[in-house]
Amino acid sequence: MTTIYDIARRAGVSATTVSKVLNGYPDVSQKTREKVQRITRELGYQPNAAARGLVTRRSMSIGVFFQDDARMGFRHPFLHDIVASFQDVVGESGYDLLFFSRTTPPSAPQGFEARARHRGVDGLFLLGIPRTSAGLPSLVRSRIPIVSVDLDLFGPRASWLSSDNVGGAKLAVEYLAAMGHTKIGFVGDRYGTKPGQDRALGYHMAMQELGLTFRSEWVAEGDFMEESGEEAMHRILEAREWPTAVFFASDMMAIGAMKALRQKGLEPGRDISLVGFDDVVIARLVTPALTTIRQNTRAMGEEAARELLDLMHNPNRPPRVITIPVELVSRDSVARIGG
Amino acid sequence: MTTIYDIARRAGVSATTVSKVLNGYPDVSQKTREKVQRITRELGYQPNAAARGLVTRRSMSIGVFFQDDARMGFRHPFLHDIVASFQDVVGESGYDLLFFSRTTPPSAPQGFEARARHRGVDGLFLLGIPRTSAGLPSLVRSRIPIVSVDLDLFGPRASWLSSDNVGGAKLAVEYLAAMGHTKIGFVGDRYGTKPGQDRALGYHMAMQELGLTFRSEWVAEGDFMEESGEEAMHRILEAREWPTAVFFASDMMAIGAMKALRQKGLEPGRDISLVGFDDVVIARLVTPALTTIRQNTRAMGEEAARELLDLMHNPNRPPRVITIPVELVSRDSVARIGG
DNA sequence: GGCGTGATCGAAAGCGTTTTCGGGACGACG
DNA sequence: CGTCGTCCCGAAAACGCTTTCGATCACGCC
Repeated sequence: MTTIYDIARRAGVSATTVSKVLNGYPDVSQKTREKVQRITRELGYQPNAAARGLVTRRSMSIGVFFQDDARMGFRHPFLHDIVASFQDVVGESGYDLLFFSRTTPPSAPQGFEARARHRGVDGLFLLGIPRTSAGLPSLVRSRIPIVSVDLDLFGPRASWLSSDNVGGAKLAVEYLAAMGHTKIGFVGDRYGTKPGQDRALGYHMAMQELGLTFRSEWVAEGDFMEESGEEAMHRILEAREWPTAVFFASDMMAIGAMKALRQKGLEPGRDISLVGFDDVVIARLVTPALTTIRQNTRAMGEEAARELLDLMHNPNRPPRVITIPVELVSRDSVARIGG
Repeated sequence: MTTIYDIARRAGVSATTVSKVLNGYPDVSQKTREKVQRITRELGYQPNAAARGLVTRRSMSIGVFFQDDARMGFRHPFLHDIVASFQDVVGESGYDLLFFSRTTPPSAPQGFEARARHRGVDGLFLLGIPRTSAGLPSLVRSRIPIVSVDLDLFGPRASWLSSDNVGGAKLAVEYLAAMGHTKIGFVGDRYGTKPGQDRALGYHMAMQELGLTFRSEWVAEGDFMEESGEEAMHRILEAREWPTAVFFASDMMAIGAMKALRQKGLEPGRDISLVGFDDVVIARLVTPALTTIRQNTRAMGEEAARELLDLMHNPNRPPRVITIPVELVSRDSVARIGG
């Protein structure tokens, strides 16, 4: 491994001077600067991040806790998109991403905070982490800059971000109403995730504002995944009177519901209309193509990145909560009825 | 930040002794060992990975170059699955994953090797990297342990791994033949990726072995993505005589082809049979559900991990090339014809 | 009592950087 | 000719840890 000393020797200067050149300090003459740069290139020198981090106390890396449980299932193509655009932004500032493994040897540090401190990451990005995770309280107390998605974290250095779930749900219901539907069901989540709660809230708000009658038989809960959507749909179909449309808190549940409908001899998008949430890739490929509320994953990742960079570079910056707009994408799973 | 010296002071021993306790050296008495451990816990001490790495010359992290171009498109849910199981295995040995950002500031080190050395990763995992990438040759020369997927890398410390693409393609063709098809087309890739070439090879081998006549009008090329499958199908339909079945080198191209067929008033899975490759999540959700060759992403990730760990821990271990078995999953997109 | 032995501990060097601070050289200025 | 300011440069300390190697001590044995 070639070090700063190798360069110093070859250039006939001290290691200090080499370091100064490498870090762009002004107090080096043009001549020696060029000489050092030349030799650095010739030797193919690479600074040692560990050594540098040791003294600067910054690792130029951002820790990522990414939980893509079976339970979160199909949400993760999603989370991956978010991470990708997040990384593109922080990458431009020289950061790489350290993904903490879910599995660890027993001897290793455990818990969010311990692991983050162990690796000396400069900030943390959290995705798919359940609100109930142990270690979250001590994490926010740690004063490590954090941005989380879909997790309402409150701390002096913790911002969080999510789609406009309330607004998106309202959008869905309003759209259904505009298409002539008045009997509108809802399938939410049973785990009380923040997005799930907000989508339920939006549904109820819109129903009320539109003066539509709410019937508890038309409401069921799932876990965001396909099978649970299927079950939920079956349950709703047990009601004596059926809704003409159902809004699902995730695309995958809506897709599962299609299966349930067909089992009963009903045609989704004609006999019963469906609206999903997320706009996963599959949404436009199923039959009928699913009308849904699109989350802007790119904007989410980029905003998250900018927020975290800001938090990291600016010690007294107070945290924020950021909401990303959603949009309705209209496809074939909603029928116009009545008028 | 609490250091080893803080512990030493509190315990009335030297830092050396603390370090020994923390690293399980035998030459510490039971009594002081317990005392040090107690204080370590009380202080919530976390070893500093950078400092440790500096002296041990190991970072306990594995670098990942993950390229999920637009071009690779839908392959990436895939690659993500592979990475996830990879991480589960290496995590158990205490490794975390360092994802190199695609974007970098101009001042930062550039290229695979430079960046890997800069971060001091103990090994490298490569996914989705094109064979033609600059910097690959110098990377393999660097003697950093590497495992890559679907990229035929040859070097003293570079193993690579992929699905049994030749075998899988043969499987597909043989299955179609068993279903009575004799006129079988193929859509490969135009970029000469290793898996694309191998699937083409398997197709041709099987056709020959089965004595089926090969017609160049029945063969087209795409880029693994949906649109290109659609175009390729259209091109094949320009032939005077049509094939009764087409094997696609990716699921997404097969799904695109379904669209093309319907545009011509043909029903996929009845008028023309389709077989894909990959078994992406969507495959079973489209109509008709797609018959395909499933890649075992879990096995791929786990095998890759074991291989890399072995390479890292064992300096003279020669590299290997690993092939992961695939299986045919039969759904609704292939019709039985004839007999 | 001398000596070897095994158990336990610590001093010190070293890993590759950054950063502070002081010093030398040199020109300008009174 | 003394003094002061600028411009360059390097010595040294520090970051937090590991690891070698020698020192010390108690003990048992001849």
